Amino acid sequence: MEDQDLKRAGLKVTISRMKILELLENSDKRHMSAEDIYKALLDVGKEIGLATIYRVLTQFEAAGLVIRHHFEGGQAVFELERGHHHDHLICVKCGKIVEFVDESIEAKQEKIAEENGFKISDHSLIIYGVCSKENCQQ
Amino acid sequence: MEDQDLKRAGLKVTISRMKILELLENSDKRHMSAEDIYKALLDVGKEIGLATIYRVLTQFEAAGLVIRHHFEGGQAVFELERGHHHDHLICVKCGKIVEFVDESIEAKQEKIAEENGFKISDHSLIIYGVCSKENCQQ
DNA sequence: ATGTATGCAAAACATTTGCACCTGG
DNA sequence: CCAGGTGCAAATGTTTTGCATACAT
Repeated sequence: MEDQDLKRAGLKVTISRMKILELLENSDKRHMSAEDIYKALLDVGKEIGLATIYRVLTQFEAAGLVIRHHFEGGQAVFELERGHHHDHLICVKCGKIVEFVDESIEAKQEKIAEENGFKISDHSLIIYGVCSKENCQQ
Repeated sequence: MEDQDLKRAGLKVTISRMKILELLENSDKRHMSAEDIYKALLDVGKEIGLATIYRVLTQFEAAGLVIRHHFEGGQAVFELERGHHHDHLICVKCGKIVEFVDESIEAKQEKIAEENGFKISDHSLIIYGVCSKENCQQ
């Protein structure tokens, strides 16, 4: 299955790419930094160089397999492209990330861009806050 | 006037801080990176070390005098806090930045956060696109 | 005077790249 | 076999820090 995605993207099916793609598909953390991935693979006994991870992620991004986000905190995080655009709600205390979609906001953005003569190529809406104690794992 | 802002923020009134604050207030570019500021000051014959600029901007941010944005492109950009929250529309071709406010989006965000048990501390909405040729200065 | 600011150079990060070696098809 | 992938170390670009010196009050 994963190898099909890779071939379709014009990428050779290598161990590194398979492992990284698998991890992104199966990890319960849907948003991972290059280093998160590096460590997670180490834990599973697969050491893949950080440089390779960055290279692979960059290729995946170009191929539309993953999305790169620049949340606060220096490191970029990557998430699997599942075909459903969504925005993010991030807990600044525990790091919890909730995905959401709101059609009225999407529509409004389109309208605002149009009013200003812009043709939207992309957008990023991130709401930072503190989640309710019950769920806040820290 | 500027020195009042500095004093109020508990910061000593120094040449560097005054010059940086003045620049942010008078520059037609409302969003500047540390390096933009460094160069702009050089042009006016004021050489202030980059390290100092970063330190000053960080203090200004802590004092609520400026806002730090992490737009795409590696460098953080800073803009003067003018008391009016707004979001950004950025041209990926020429870098033009348009500020906008939309109450319905603001309200919707509040609602979404609430529905998910989050207390909003901040949010960032950036729309990337291409502006109309007439205005696109590149 | 004295606590703070600044400049400089070095450190710290995240990310990218050059190059020799390895591997998938 | 051979184009393309990988590891490692070194380079990059941005931001931060340590320390000796300079400055504001």
